[in-house]
Order: sequence, then C-alpha cells, then structure tokens
Amino acid sequence: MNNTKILSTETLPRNLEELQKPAISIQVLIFSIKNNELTVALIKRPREPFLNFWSIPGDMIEEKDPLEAAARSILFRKTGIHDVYLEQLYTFGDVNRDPRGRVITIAYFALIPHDSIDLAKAPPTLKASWINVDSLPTLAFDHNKIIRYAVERIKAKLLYSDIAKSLLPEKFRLTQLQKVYEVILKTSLDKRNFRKKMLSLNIIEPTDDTYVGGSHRPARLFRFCTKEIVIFE
Amino acid sequence: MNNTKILSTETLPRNLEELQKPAISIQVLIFSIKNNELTVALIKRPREPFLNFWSIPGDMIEEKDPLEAAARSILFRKTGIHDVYLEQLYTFGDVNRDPRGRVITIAYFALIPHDSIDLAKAPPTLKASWINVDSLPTLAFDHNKIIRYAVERIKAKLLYSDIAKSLLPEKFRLTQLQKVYEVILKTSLDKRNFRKKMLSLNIIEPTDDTYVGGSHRPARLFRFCTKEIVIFE
DNA sequence: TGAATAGTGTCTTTCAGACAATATGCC
DNA sequence: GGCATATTGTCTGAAAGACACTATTCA
Repeated sequence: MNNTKILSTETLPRNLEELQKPAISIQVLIFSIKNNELTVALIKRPREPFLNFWSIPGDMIEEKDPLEAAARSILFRKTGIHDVYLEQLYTFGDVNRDPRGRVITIAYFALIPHDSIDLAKAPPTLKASWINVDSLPTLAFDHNKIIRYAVERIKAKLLYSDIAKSLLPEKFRLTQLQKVYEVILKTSLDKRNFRKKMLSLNIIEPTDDTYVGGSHRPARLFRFCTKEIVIFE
Repeated sequence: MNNTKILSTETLPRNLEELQKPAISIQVLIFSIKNNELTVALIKRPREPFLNFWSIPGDMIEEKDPLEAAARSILFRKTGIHDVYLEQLYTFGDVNRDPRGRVITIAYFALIPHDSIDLAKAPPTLKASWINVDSLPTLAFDHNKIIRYAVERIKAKLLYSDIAKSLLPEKFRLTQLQKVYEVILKTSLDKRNFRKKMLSLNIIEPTDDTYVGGSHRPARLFRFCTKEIVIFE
C-alpha cells in the first residue's frame, strides 16, 4: 500500500465552510418487551428510497442540532414519553448505505418499560409498530445490521449493568425481572438461583406492595435501588 | 415540555444538498505501552485554535471519505504501520466543542505493540509524542474527555476480550502479558494465579522459542491462538 | 380442594485468591 | 556459586449451578 493518497490536515481547507460535508442522520432504536418478546419500534417509510419498507425512526440533522436532543425528540414523537434510557450505539458510515448520497448515521437506542407506552396516544406523525427482533423482515438501508448490533449490545450490558431496570415498570415482580433476562438472552434460568443472585447484588429492594394476579398467591413487588451500583468491581 | 419545536422527517428538505450540514472529523487515539506505562500518541497543534496544545491526531473528512479508511490513513501517517487493532470509540458532538463552528468527531482508537512502531521512521508530517495517559496536560478541544473515555473502554475490554494481544509483539513472555494487565488496570497481580488463569482460557499457546534476557533463566515465549475465542460465555 | 404462581434451602462443583519454594541460565 | 528471573501447586473461601418442595390465594 502506498502513501500517495492520504488525507492531510495540512491540505484541507482552513474554513469549515469550504468542506464538502457528508449528511448526518440520527436514528433511534426503541426497544421494549411485549408479550415476552424483545421488540423494536419501526415505521413504514412514506417515500423513496425504500418506500414502504420498515425502518428505524430517524431524521437528518442540520448544523446546529445537538445529537442527543435530536434523538430524544425522535423518541418523543414516536412514543409520547420522555425520560427513558438512551445510549449512543454506534456511527454507521458505509459510503453506499444510502442511495441518495453519503449519509452517516449516528444510532442511539432507547429502552422503554412495556407499560409506559401507548402508541395510540403518541403523536400520530408516523405510527410505529413493535416488531420482534427475531423475526424482522428486510428493512430499509442497513437497518437490519444496526438492529443486530444493538441487540448484541443489550445482551452484553444485561450481564454487567442494571439496564433491565429500564425495561420494567418502577415496581415489578421477580418473575418479571427474570423474564427480561430470559427473553433477551434466549435462555431459561433457574428461579431459585436467579433470585438468590439478584438479591445478593443489592440492586433491588422489596416494596410494601404486592401484585394480585389471579387465583394464586400474590407476588411481592420489588424496585431497583436508587443508589448507583457497580455489579462487578 | 411541549412538542412544538421538534425535528420532523416530513419537514426537512427532500434533497441532501439543501441541508446545512455539520462538519465531521475523524480522530484516532493511538495507544501503546511504553516503559510500563499506557501512553497515547499526541501531536502539537500547528495553528489556532489551541495553537501548540497537545491534541489527538485527526482530520476533517469530506463527503466521500470512508470512515475507517480515513482513520487508518491517519494512523499510518503517525506511526508508519498498517494492520493494527482499530475500533470505533464514540461520536462526540457537543455543540460548542470547537470554537470554529459545529464539528462532530467520530473517534477511533488503535492499539499498537510497543516494538512495532518507530516514530523516527514514520512520515514526519507532524511528529507525534507518546504521553502517559495518567499525566496528560490540558489538551485541545474536549480531547481530555475523549481519552478518558477510551481508557475506560480499554480497561473494560481487557477483562472480557483478548485485546491485550494487540499491545504485544507476536511472541511474548507471560510476564510481559501480565504487565499489560497491571499497567492498564493499575493493579498488581499474583504471578501464579495470573498464569493459571491465562493458560486455562486456552487463548495463548507456548512456542518453541525462548527469550534470553540476561543473567537468569530464559523465558518461554507464548503467542495468542489464532482461532477466535470467547473468554466468557 | 384444585389450580396457579410465589417463595424458599442444600449440596456439589468451580473458580478466585492467598501464599513460597525450586529451576535455570548467565556471569 | 551468586544473581536474576522463570516456573510451578496447594489450600481456602466464595460463588455458580443443579435440584424439589411448601405457601398462598382464588375460584
């Protein structure tokens, strides 16, 4: 490999205005657990390219738009809620990922408690649908790849952080918490070992409330402790 | 919070050309272990803003530049080497992080074996210096924050991946490997436990070579196994 | 009292961590 | 033989994982 065609700070224009800039979009993957499945909120594209393909909600941004605020704005439009877990995922920049021209996408993902969202109440800009991440159709652009990447991130963080918190209501049963792990990790866990482990981490605490769910013993409700924790030191 | 000023796909220009786009830069954090310290390659800024401040090597990119290739180009210019570990770190986009205007930085980090680099042989575009990550001066822009973020990523990945491989020559002594962990994690490890653990992971294998380093018993040289591994399932 | 889910304890195995003596090559 | 680093094994405590029965409420 030779060294003839390399970028060089010294040869670029001094003024930002002289640059030929790529377009930037923000895309927000909104995950929630519905019916014991990990699902992502997708919308049907209303125009070309990829007309009528399912896609991740997002927007182009302009020069002055802050990144995370743009992501939260998209999130609010699609779900009608604020104050949920939001994390930058990755920046996807393949040169030909958008047929209209060069578009670099900064992807974020959000985690939403299954009960906090009411798509019917969300502003109906473009209604999103919850689609199981394991049965995705072919999506617009490289959005299948982006979702796969996000799911791997979520799986990994489940093991060393308390992000499960963000997928549950404030008060929850231990079986609900266990289900979050089982659904995302695609495994089944022993109930006794799971409870022993969770309680030993000191990240959840019992509340005084119980949940009456039918013809059986009511369940104690727990919540995550408010203090910051580190699961593994 | 009201919903009046939100971005909307529907109201943005249909053509990418009509957008007011932010500028994009690629910055590459180049890490290596020198003299039992984790160091990062920094350059002195040759002009305003932050004239003569130390900074992370990087460049603005233009519309058609692929991201990772731009990062590798920067890396080659600063070190004269190819084929090293390179990973996208994070995209930093605070609105006021560059006094010249809006600049979004896509940061990458590279890990370099300490012996593979010869800054004297690197193209002297702008010579980089290796600076201990624990004794950084005030850097240009938000570069202190970017380096702190990268160091945390490296610390975390050391525990569940084989990135130590990328900081060592192909063949190495177990004491060298241990030193990588000790320097980055800022801890001291028991030699017997460390060796037991590393060998049990089946990610390294002994070679037939030894290293003669003075008036003492020569050390066996090891190498990382070529097959892909998962340290923790 | 039967159905349905909640809640609980023991044993075994594995792994992390503390700890020190011998081996080998060079001078 | 002295020096410097390389190499090796045991014990203990903690945590993970396998495993099954009792408790409570409602219909």
